Amino acid sequence: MRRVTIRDIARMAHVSPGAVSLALNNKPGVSEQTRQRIVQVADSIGWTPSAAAKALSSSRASSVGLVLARPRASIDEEHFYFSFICGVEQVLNEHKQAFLLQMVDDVNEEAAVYRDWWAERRVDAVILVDPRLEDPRPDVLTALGMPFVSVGRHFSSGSAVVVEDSTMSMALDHLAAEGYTSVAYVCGLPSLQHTTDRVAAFREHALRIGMDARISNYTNYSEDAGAHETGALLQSQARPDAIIFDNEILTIGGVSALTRHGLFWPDDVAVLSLEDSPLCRVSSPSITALQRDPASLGAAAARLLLEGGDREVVHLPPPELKIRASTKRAH
Amino acid sequence: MRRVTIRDIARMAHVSPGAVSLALNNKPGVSEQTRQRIVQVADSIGWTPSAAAKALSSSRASSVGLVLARPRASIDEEHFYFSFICGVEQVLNEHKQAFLLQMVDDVNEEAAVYRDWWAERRVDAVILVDPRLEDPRPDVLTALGMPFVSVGRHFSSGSAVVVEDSTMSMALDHLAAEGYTSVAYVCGLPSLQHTTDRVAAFREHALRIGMDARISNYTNYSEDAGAHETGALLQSQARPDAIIFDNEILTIGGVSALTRHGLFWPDDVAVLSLEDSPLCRVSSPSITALQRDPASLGAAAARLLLEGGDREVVHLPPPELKIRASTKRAH
DNA sequence: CTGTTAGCGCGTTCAC
DNA sequence: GTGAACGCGCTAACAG
Repeated sequence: MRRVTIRDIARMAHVSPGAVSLALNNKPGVSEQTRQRIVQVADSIGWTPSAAAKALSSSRASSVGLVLARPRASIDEEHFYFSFICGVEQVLNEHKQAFLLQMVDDVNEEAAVYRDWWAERRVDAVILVDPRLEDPRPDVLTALGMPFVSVGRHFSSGSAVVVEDSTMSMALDHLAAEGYTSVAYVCGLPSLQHTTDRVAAFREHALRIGMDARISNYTNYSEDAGAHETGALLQSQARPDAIIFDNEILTIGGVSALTRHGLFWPDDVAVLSLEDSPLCRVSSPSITALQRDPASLGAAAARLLLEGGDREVVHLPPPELKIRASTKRAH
Repeated sequence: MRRVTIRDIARMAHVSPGAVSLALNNKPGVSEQTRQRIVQVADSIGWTPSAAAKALSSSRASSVGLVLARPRASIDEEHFYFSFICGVEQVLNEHKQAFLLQMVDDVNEEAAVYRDWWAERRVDAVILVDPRLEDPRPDVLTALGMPFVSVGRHFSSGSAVVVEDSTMSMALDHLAAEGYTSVAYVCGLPSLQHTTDRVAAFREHALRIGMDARISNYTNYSEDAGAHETGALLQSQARPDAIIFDNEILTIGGVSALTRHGLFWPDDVAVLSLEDSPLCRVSSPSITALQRDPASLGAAAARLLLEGGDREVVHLPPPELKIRASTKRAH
């Protein structure tokens, strides 16, 4: 059975195809009466415009893309992405935009996907996540003329959603207030902007408030790496009395290392996760964690993309530190 | 700057647009020499076909869709979906198919999305998840003529990926072997096929092996529901000595209820989760769980969709029961 | 103001 | 190998 087209409607309503187009898009050029009749007919046969034809004639795909550039196994573990996607998707729905998702191994492939998407006119814009230190992507997008919103950093082009990041000072202040004096930070990938930002903030603020500070080797966010770095910290001459983990998986690796070493939190070592999760809540003792809201972040990015200006920056309030048992030592 | 089209290439290679199309698609009708020249030119200017035009002329969108029909907050919590998506996406990538994702509140909206997608020619096929008892979706898809693969159940139309589900017997046999005699099952939504399947399997097998069996009220998979149902079980006259939870979130609610009641696992009550997670692994005592592989499931579904036949059924091996401390009582 | 006609966008295909 | 028409909706130019 053939597709129902504008021509069919035109025939049924005894007008020309052009008139149907005008009527259905609420554009002037047809009388109210005719418009009604046309809309009536269109509804009765359940007509919906072909996205392909629309995209072709209007050069708009009515869809937004997101590319995640990380090894798949590690993407899978990052629940952050999924929440983020849920937020993005919700706003796109409201605007009747489709959502394209693709996963690739690194930023170069990511840039290649952008090129393809743009050449194929598959998307109208993209959301850029995981800003990098030397980030090739904004330039690629700018060269293509492809609109984008970046998340976590404002590049010299495009719009951006950034979060006030007082994370590190909040965490360190809290630990200091609880009487901890020597803190270590198990961090993530050095290629990611947010890692170097946090490492710098960690160093600086610890120095400012007079805490002993140590930073682990960079990790790839795997559980093994978390366990390994934690083990190294525990065996060092001056063992820290508090450890901050960059995300949920590192925290998991870390606490299992603690358990293996026969250490307990918060009494032997305080544990603080920079990403909250059910695990942090129900672990016993429960684990103090930074409660970000990835879905809101995604929603804000999508909203900025669809409703915002050209080079606009949206600031989101800082996340909340959920203080739990793991950082409350009996004084 | 204008898009580069086939006409441009034709002009540059001194042939007609039709010849370019034939050449670039490796179809007969042009000499090898000409083909080479055309491909050469196309590469040199970095030409990529417009997906819109291709979709319009070929009636193929080169993309596959997935709709998740659940309240967003609850989707967000189900890590299963994200892993599943990772698997799907990987296979789609290999086949150069785009991936469209949409989330809606219920199956009716889901059916509406299918209608729209099909009318708009946005996707060539979809993957159907969460089979329901009275499921309107297969009929809708069949009426539309939209190809699909369903996951978890083979409907009277479409292809399907199903998993050998010996889950319940495995779980119950294990508990019985460990000496537990009275087991309860905290289950999910009654509208989902897999809930009723599991409930039936639970009842049957418990009867067969002579275990006391009890089933909770249906839950919506929320943590609160898990805690509430667990509380109810614990306060009943004949307290079960083992509880099976349908997924990760229910397990979390359940163990927090246990803790609140001052009960310990496995000594007071055995705990078994039908979905594995980092939490199950690092919880102490660790929790016995069914280790499914959502990514493989997604990959299998995508593969069947793209490479499989018309009404084909693929069977996947049963998941593994990871036996941990939570079901090993000191005898 | 109401409506029609022609032609575009871009790749594909079929008759010649 | 070519030219022309097609798929489907949009829109500029035009006629009543």
